[in-house]
Amino acid sequence: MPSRPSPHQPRKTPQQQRSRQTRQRILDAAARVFADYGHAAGTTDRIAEAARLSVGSVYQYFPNKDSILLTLALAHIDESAATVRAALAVTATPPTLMHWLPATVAAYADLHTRDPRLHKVLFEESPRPPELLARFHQAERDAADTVEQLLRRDPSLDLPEPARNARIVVAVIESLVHRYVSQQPGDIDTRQLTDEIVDLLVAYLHAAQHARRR
Amino acid sequence: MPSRPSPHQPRKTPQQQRSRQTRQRILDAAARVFADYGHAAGTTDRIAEAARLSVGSVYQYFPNKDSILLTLALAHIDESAATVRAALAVTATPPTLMHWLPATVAAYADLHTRDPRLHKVLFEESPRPPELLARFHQAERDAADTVEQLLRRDPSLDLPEPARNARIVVAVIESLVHRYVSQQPGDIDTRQLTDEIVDLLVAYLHAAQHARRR
DNA sequence: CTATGGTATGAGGAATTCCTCGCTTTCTGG
DNA sequence: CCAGAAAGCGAGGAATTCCTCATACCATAG
Repeated sequence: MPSRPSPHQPRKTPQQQRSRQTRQRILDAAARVFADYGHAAGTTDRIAEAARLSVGSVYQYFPNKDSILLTLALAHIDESAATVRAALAVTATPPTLMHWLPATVAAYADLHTRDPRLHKVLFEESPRPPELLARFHQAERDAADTVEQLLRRDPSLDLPEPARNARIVVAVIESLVHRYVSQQPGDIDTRQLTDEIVDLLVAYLHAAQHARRR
Repeated sequence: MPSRPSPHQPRKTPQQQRSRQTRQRILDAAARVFADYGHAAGTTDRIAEAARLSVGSVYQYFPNKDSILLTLALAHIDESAATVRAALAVTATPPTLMHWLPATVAAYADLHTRDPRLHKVLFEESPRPPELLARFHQAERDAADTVEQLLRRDPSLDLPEPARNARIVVAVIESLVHRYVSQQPGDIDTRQLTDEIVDLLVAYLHAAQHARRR
């Protein structure tokens, strides 16, 4: 038997302009379909239909259903990371807590309240391949590193363990926003959520500062 | 056509002792299977096999696959609620924060680190029917009410909005433990997680107490 | 205009899965 | 011991889903 070319090999490089647009059409359609139907019922046929393509065409751009999910999820992580990086790029010297904390929390919360249903499908319902987890953890470490620098440079703060504190700050923001997103909307608004997280973290950081005196 | 008896009607009342054991065998098997295979690949055939029964027998006890999931999830919620209630049943007067907060957080964390994989399947991967959400929210409200009473009765605390603070305390515990559970294990241990959550909440509550003076 | 290869089609094969239903085995009260 | 009820069985129907492949369209370079 002659070795046939591996199936599941999506087109390597889109050649024509049309192809790039089609790829994006598929991703947009998939986002809608997954948000509306969930992971299991978000079938490739439905995605094709929503993109006004045939299933065959979808499989020219993605080797299988999971790769579509993965592409969407990675894009979301990258977008989040960029947003957070921007919010943490404080120019003020010194960078006081209030210069960056509320803005960062608000930005992160906004990003996640935009399409809660899709977010849930991408990061809870669906299996998370190692590649996705790696990218996610990397993004979190990057954010924690930046936060640590900001904490160190704040003269009104004198933290014994800024690295640890930074990790906790990131974890708290991430998990509380996450919790808010995965609940039914309408409980509290983003603004209130932001205020509560900020209050919590400010109290925590101020207390941590006196820790060694205890 | 004669009206045939509704299908999907599990046996109303187990008559024999054997039947009650069988039902429990199915639930135990399902817990293992779901933990090992996830929601989608946790098939009824596999559950039957794990319970050393035939599929037909499984369907004598549960009308469909989802009802097995629901039963497991409700049981978990009830168990959690009972554990939290017990931890919050402080007899000491006055009930200082340190009398109940660390124990409660530790109990809740322990409960969830016991079988993280199953927990994820039950509460993240699977669709959550309204009935489940209702029970969950009720449990949270009950916990928040009890916490509020404890906060009010603590003379070293003078909180302007104990109800709001209690809700936040519950939300923080819930979401941080949840986050810890849904991550790869081995990052930090339960003890450390507990300490961090307690530090965070103690700082928050002490700061909230002075809020009105600001 | 035509040849070449990029792009699109969609019926249907292969695999899975949920659940049913006619039947058998096991139990128990009289 | 026996009759009727409870419990258990498991092949297979019906429905879905992922993905392939033989075929056809279309854009552009020469």
